[in-house]
Amino acid sequence: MTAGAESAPPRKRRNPKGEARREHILDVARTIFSEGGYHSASIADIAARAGISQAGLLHHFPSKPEILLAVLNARDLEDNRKADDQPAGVPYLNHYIRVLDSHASDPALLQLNAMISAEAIPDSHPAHDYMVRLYRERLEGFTAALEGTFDTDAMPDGVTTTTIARWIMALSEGLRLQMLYEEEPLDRARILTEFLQTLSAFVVDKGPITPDSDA
Amino acid sequence: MTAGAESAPPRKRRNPKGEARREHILDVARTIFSEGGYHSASIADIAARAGISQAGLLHHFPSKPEILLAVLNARDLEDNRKADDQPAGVPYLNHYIRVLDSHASDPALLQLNAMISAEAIPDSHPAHDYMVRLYRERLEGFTAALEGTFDTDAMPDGVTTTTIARWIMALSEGLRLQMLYEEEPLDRARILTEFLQTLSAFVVDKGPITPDSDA
DNA sequence: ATTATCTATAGATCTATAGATAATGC
DNA sequence: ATTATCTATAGATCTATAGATAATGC
Repeated sequence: MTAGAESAPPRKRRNPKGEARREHILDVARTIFSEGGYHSASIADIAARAGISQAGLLHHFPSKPEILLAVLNARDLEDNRKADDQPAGVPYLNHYIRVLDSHASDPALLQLNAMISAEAIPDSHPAHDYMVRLYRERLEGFTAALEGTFDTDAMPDGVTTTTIARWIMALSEGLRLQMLYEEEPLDRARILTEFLQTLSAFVVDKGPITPDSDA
Repeated sequence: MTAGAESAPPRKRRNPKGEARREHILDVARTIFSEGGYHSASIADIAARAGISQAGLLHHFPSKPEILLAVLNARDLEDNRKADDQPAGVPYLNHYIRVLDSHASDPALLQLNAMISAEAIPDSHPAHDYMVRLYRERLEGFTAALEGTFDTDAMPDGVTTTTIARWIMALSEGLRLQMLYEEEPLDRARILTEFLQTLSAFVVDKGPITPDSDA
């Protein structure tokens, strides 16, 4: 479930001061990657905005790819702190929508995720393997959590729980792009909720899809 | 409807030889942008693979942003050649699905569209305005074409034709990312069709959603 | 006269390393 | 002894321009 986290290297012993600096660099790097993606970011820029020399930065992260991977793994940790011991079925969906909604207040995170998702498509991108794993695990996680929740026999031929998982994942990412290209705020969580409610005729256990419940 | 096409500059007179070279450069540029996006592409690389010097290339397109915009506008022309005089309602959906399906055989186009969609989110990206217009016009076009096709009164509160248009657009783009991150081919058109068929209970005119019909 | 093309190059970045100095931790 | 940090810099790219030469079109 935790894409990339298992590859965390054996931590070196670190200074409290260095540790704090490291965290700060990651913060700044995340902001800069979110502003223009990986390729258009420069180590010099990250260093300058973090208030350290370029060589100083490279002492903490030996190369530019390492910086990106550290940013992604940090994000991962955050996400998984929230995502542990989730329920399945409709409560899972409600939980998911709430998480999506909470991201609306963090445009930098939205933009980072959107940009890296596309930028990492080529094999050569440093986050490529990370993203491949993330997509696979997310799809598997969704499918497992929703297995048996929808009456797929009553749905059009060919539809499986995996199909529904794909719909939800695709909608989330597609609506994110729409949000980011529009001036007025777009309530992505609401639009996704409306979609899921439209499917409620096919929900087996008939729990209501309303993210405000079972919190 | 034709994002960017109205800004086509008054064409200079051109040599047949130059014209052919220009087209060839655009072809190569499209390939290279599709491989790694705009930022990681270099003029030198495009020139080399097009068999021309860098300065020779810059005679045809005065700067890197101009190259990208020319690639996008060329793509636009292609798309609109197909997209003219489309029907509305369910036939429109069937037509749309067929177009989507036809793209499956052109991975470079898929990857170009996916990468530029995300890369152009920041205001500073040369294709930003182009993409903003494209998203707006696409949403308006979809909404107009589908107005009255779905019985939104029978759907969850808040759902409008625009909501449905957003679902379809988002699904298309989200599924494209899934395709590009997976090894085995993913039939995006089929998954989208299954989604639309699931909504068929709400279709007013009851035309069947099957892309193979009314071709 | 305009278009197409080239070589050469200026000037800006960008990644990463070398090598030195200061501070910290056992 | 290790960690944190700096200045200086090598070496690679990258965009775009200057200025010249050849070919094409009225």
